[in-house]
Amino acid sequence: PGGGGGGGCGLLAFQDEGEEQDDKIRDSAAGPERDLAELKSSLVNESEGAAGGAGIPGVPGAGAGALGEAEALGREHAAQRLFSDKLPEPLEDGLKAPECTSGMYKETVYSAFNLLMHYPPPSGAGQHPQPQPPLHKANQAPHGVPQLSLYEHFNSPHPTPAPADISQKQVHRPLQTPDLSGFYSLTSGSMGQLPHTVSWFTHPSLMLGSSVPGHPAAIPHPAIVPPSGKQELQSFDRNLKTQAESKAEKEAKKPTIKKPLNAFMLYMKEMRAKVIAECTLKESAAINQILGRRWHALSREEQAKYYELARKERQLHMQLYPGWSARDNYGKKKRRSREKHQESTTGGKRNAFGTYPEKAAAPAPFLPMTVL
DNA sequence: TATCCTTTGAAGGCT
DNA sequence: AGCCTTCAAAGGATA
Repeated sequence: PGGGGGGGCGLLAFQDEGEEQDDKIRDSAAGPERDLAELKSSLVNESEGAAGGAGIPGVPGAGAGALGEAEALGREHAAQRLFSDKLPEPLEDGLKAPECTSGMYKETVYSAFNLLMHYPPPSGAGQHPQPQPPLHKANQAPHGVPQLSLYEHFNSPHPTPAPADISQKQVHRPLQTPDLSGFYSLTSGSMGQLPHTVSWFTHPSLMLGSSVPGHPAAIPHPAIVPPSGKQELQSFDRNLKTQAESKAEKEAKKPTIKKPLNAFMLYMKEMRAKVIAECTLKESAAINQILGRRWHALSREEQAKYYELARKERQLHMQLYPGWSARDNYGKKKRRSREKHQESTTGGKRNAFGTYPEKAAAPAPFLPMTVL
């Protein structure tokens, strides 16, 4: 109900997107660069067409007037309703908010740059001026240690202090490091949870401050966190100082090695602040819905960068924790009501078809397949 | 205070 | 092989 013609367009767009994802896989097997521009342009046109936008050709999201944007939002919104009977109020507000529409299709411009920020080129090219999204409070560690991603670090007017000579260098990540574990030995005075991205490993400032010879950076890997939650994070320092713990207690409080972030998680982490700034939203669930739709609007090239980043993330994670399995963290998040949770996840709440639309539309990790 | 919500992707287990 | 479940992040909302 309420889908209407616009909803049909939206549906077609999503279906096409899914087929296109299949095309991505096939293309990646046949030839990764083939028809890339054509695919990209078709995707962009598709998005604009589905959204009813009349933007400047070649400039996604540009030139759409207020009416066009409203219309685009209306249709897009209608399409969204196909997958969700009722959007959360904050999301609806956010989508209606004009400041939320302004950058709806602009993130593609930023993402490539942000990837460069994650992998700064050798010649100190990380000094590009870039509109700095307001630092989210979550980027601040509970005890005041700024948690800057590499993107944020290189764009911050006051980046993490680092000697100029080092900050200008590229620190090569040793992909085949025999003793990586020594880099991330847990020490007292935990730094908190640093942003979990592969880039942290190359971050110059992270190579500093070690007082231990042979251990350039005695900073725990961001994937290593106290057992769970923020409370444990705060108590983690105390736990480290407490020597009179039983062996069982120590085992129980053993830091959890978190899963490596997938492509979408990396994208979310990078774009969250921007969406918050644009949409004046704070609720993560609503923000994530927007980010999910923006993710689908990304071109395959832009998504490929995140897939590649995620692949490297997994590679590094495997090197750091060879025996680790995702199974290790199963059951560590306690569910309030398992039945209720299952109902929410499998009971057709993800879309109107009782399936997992994202699964169907999500591209296979085409780059990893070609690389590996 | 702990968990839910919401997204996509990866991984493990089960059939 | 295909399906299902869980967990990664995030922070306001809720039990």
